[in-house]
Amino acid sequence: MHIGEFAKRSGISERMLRYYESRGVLTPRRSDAGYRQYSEADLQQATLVRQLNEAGLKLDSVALLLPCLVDDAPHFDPCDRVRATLANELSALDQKLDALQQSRARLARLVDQVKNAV
Amino acid sequence: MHIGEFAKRSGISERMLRYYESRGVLTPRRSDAGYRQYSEADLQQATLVRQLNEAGLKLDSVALLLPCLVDDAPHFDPCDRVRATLANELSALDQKLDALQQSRARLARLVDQVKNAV
DNA sequence: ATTGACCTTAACAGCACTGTCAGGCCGCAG
DNA sequence: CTGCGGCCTGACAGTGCTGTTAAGGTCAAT
Repeated sequence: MHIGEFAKRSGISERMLRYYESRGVLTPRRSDAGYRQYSEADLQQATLVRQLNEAGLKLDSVALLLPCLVDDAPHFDPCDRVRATLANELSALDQKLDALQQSRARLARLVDQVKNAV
Repeated sequence: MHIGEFAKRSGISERMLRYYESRGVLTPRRSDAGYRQYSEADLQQATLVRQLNEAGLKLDSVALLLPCLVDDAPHFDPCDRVRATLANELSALDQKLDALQQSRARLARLVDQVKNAV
């Protein structure tokens, strides 16, 4: 499918799809005329990319991890190469998770206070 | 204390402290000469701001919430005013938390695979 | 062949954040 | 009073992401 339909189905703007491609995290085939041709597999990958990105991973990191995540039987050559990166991302993720949970708790408590005060 | 010492003690760069001030999330007193004079209370507040910000809240949102978080006995007038904002931030936070946890699990699983493959 | 919807790239623009640097003021030590 | 270190503001830079717009090619249908 072309980018317009794909954007609707994935919920990702055309702008961001092109950006994803420029960052090497989603590279659809091209028609003879140069039109991007997205597949069903691209749909899953796009969603995965979006989720990882929204979770705080930069697209560069996503690009590194992607080869390890797409295959059902992962090949570890590239994974091994980026293991350090991976570990860093993971601990950064944990840290962010902690901060996020603390903030969440704080805000939730605040919401409760507001509600009870009414 | 002046900004240099405060930066060291808080672990926040002078640049970011000035930025915080420009965004209205940390407003130290000024000496006659215009020097920023940070207090111990500012230290707590700066840490709070940093935590909330690192957790994904924009400084605008932090600025809105701050009046509700600083006092021991919160006054609800401003809180009431920003309750909708608060709720939105909270659900956004939950969403982010979910994404983050999913990513974390995915990455952790990946790390395990890599480790076991060696 | 023309039209209109859809696609292409390239560029400008903006936000949020962060570093750095320049030009200048302040304040204390010598 | 001179110097030096610290502070001030303002501006430029750069990254990551995102929207918008301009100029132009493609395609299906009329």
